[in-house]
Amino acid sequence: MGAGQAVTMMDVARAAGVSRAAVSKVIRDAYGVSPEMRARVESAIARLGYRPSVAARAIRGSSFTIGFELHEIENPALSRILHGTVAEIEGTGYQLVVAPAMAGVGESPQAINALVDLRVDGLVVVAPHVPSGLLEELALRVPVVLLSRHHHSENYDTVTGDDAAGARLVMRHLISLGHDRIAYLTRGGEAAARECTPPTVRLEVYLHEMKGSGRGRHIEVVRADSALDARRVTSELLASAARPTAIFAANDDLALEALHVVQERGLSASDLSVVGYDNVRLAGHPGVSLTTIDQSGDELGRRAVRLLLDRIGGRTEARREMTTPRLIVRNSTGRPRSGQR
Amino acid sequence: MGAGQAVTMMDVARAAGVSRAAVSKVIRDAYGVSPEMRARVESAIARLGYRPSVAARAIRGSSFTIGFELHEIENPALSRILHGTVAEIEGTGYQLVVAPAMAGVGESPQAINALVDLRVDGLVVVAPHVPSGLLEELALRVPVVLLSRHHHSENYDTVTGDDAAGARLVMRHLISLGHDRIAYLTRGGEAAARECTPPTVRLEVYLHEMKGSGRGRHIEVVRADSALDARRVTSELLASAARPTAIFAANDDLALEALHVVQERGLSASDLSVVGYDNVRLAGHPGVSLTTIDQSGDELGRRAVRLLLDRIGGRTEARREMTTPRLIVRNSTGRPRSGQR
DNA sequence: TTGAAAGCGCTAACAA
DNA sequence: TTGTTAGCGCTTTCAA
Repeated sequence: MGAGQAVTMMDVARAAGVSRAAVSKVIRDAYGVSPEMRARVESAIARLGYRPSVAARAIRGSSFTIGFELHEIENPALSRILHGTVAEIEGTGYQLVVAPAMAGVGESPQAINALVDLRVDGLVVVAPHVPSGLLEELALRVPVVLLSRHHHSENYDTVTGDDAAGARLVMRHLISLGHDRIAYLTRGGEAAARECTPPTVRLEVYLHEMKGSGRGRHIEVVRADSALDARRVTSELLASAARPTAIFAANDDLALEALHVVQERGLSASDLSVVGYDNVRLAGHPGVSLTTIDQSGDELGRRAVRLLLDRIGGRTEARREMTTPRLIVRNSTGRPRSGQR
Repeated sequence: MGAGQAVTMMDVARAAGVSRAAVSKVIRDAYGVSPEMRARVESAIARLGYRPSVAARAIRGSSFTIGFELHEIENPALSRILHGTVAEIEGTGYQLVVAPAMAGVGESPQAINALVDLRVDGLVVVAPHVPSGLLEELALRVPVVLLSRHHHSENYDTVTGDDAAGARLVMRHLISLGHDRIAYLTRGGEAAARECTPPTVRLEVYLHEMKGSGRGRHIEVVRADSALDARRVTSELLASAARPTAIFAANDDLALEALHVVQERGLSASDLSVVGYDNVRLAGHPGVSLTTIDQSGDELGRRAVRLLLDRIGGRTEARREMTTPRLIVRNSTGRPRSGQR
């Protein structure tokens, strides 16, 4: 307090007339403290406004800190997951710390390392493209739960949405409306291809459902690197000979850009239906009204925390969990104009 | 590595055949290391994959860590500030750690304390309602920069948007369009009243401009506690006898809810014009098209970092900075129907 | 039940 | 330029 001097465990011990070890035991709720001693120590702690140094604790024992790797700061789907994480961690005695990184490949490892350097007691990883090797090695040192990748490992836990089921909901919705020429819009690059990321799983279901329903020749997969690029690609799609009547976007961000083009040109869902994925908050705004899948982002975060605390508590066998997706039908989808099929 | 055993400075020293102090000097870029020794040490560091423990460093010297207090995880205006912060910190050798808290009064201090417990070297505070006393005391221990409050202190720096100028832009825009009955929509509670928060400053300008332009009798200030509440309040406004023709919302989140009602009822900007504040990404979507003020949230974050690093570097006199707001006119505002004035 | 004492991984005086 | 050494605030055996 006051002049920038932090009050230390030693100060508390002196004020309470006990040893530092006693104070340590009290703050850790450890075995072997008499009620009187506990009372004396706790009153001294309160009186002096003592706060244990996380740094000093981390060096020997636990930091009572859970790390969250955040690679896309302005992605509302991730914000929602983070929200659930914070909510679930509330009151557990652990503190969440988030390490943000600039978007871009190769940045997530940096954020993850930053958290490891802090000696967090557990780690929530949301980045889809962290090298598996890094993850495995990481999981040997600290409990890890991976969101947003359908990967199983002996060493860490996994919780994801059921992307296959969700994508099937989307496809069947569009098909039931009468759409034949359905395009799939996803992020650029093919780095993700082998990694069982959600966009990849959704893509596979798209392909499977298109073929399985006799629409194989209408398959069209387009990729965009940025918001601007997504709009450009959508425009091209609208100008193409085999102009699609519907777009299944890998996520709401992309879907919103596609919808941007539709609305900008005064088109309607009959001209081009758009479906997204994640149910970000603005999808429900009447000016947007985007049909999408809700996979309970906050529930993903909550489960991640539960799994992590479980592991910190001693579990060793790996677990794998999924949330159930729900289709939210809004105005961005509708029947194609007749004859348009 | 491997079996969960971290490689320590001692390991590096042994591998390089030098003392721990030498390793310490190398990683801190401290004075007095020969090129050969530096090379030997650096190669050993690379070979062993050594990473210094932030915890151990923090206990003696610096943690090379900047803390960011985030009280509203899903607030896109704050995400934008955070984005700027991360961008500016990139490459400085410091790492940003974010402590999120559940929304709600009294939660920001918890996040701030968590960061102090981590022994961060500097602290970015964005919460508008942190008690001034806490802030002053905090600033004695660690460099602090406060965003989003027009408060000056000897002990910490401040960077904000120029809310008075921004609010004036809004009011003059609405007045020039011909609006007389302009309401001000802001967050619930009056706790903020004395704290010079942005919504309060904007409110004062609203009042001043209304009175100054002879519209004093049309002053109407309404408050909402939640998104749902904002819609309810807007509906009430539309049903009231002195129904306003325009709403100036304290931020885009509130403005979007007001717009929600307008669009839901099939009304237009001539029936009820809406202006927000912050220029969140979705304000530019054609389905929303919200007139708003851009105060360069990322620039706020960037400046905060610069001020903080400055202070860490030794500056002691307090500084105060502002960004310049720009009015972005979109479709949510227009002239009121004639006779409606 | 309590406390003394030996570290944890690192930094920073200071000596060599 | 280098290494020795004494801590930093805390945890954790191990005796008392």
